Amino acid sequence: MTNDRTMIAMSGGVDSAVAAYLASRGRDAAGVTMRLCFEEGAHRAAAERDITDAAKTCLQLGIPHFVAELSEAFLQRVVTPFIRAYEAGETPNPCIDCNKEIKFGALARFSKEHGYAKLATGHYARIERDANGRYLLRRAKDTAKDQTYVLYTLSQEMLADTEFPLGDLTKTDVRAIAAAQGFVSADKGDSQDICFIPDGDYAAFIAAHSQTPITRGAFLSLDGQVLGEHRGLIHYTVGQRKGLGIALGRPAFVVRKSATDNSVTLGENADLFTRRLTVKNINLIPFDTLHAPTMLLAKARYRQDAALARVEQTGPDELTVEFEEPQRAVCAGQSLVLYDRDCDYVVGGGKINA
RNA sequence: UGGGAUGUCGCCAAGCGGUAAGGCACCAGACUUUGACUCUGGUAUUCGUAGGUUCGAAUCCUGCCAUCCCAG
Repeated sequence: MTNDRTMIAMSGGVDSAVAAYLASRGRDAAGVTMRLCFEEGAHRAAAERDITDAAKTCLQLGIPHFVAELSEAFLQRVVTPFIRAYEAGETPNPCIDCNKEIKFGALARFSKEHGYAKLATGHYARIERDANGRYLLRRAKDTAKDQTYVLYTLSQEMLADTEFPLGDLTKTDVRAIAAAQGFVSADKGDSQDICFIPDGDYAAFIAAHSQTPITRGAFLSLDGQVLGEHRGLIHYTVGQRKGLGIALGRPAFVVRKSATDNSVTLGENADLFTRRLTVKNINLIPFDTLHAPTMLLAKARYRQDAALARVEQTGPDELTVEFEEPQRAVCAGQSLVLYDRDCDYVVGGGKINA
């Protein structure tokens, strides 16, 4: 049943257009764009425009274009958990869930159902196989654009049927190809912010979709003094400084959030450092189990240099990580991603526990 | 009502006769397929108020207003 037919996930942006161009050359390929509109509004118009852009590019490439209606799945597997996590006082990363559940889950299944065994995307990352046939996830050649952090959840089965045509290209290369091919998306800016919250106001989005009302609460000092009133837990994340609206004479940072008493504890930058943490929902890539404590490089957030840490598997679905140097503002809900000592291959990762 | 103290940007706060520091907050950019952090830039023609002295005052003098504290 293995075949070489490939479906390319196209967002309507420049990266996936180039990925489609590269992956479709000399092969039986098709483009596919997900429709993730779970509600009406300005969002829908922009989404339809992106679908149209992707369709135009496919027309230009001479390949069919599909639209995968995944709105319901997206709402259930990504958006709702995102809201729930915030309500629980965590800081989720919806892109991680989306990749696992939607792009490499529901969309990959859509692709197979239509007879395309493989799914290609415009991610900056590389897939390789080791001597045992195990699939490995390797950082992109363009390390500045590397996206392996948001791909650590991919299973062996997912990696086996995935291609990343941009893995060996730089963003500059990609833009040059797009311009040379005259893709409609050639001069589109890089995507940013949460895709389902176009205006970037995630707090307003949560407030509008939450089952429970967003209530004001107390800003506390580390020793329990009430410093002021906060606008609701969802507006803050650990490490945050801006938008607190409170003047203490020196920079104040969110040190802790508690859904239990709806409080936000403030402190100084120095109060934000953590050395040890545990993660759940783990996925390991070069092997199924980490048999012995190992020194690896770890990132507790997307935009952060990987830091040396001792990693030990302390349960079927738990890793305990102890950094050599304490890390700033580690927050529950974000993902910890592990890399080998050369920071070249992804070893795995998991979600940070509270 | 006596006595004392203080009134400078949203908050804190320099200044003490020579033409408004700084910090926090806030705003705008940069960075960024999460939330943050970070970086860069911006923000008081005006110093409670009304007069006076002076070439010149937020800085000196006077009245008034406001707030706080101690008495009652």
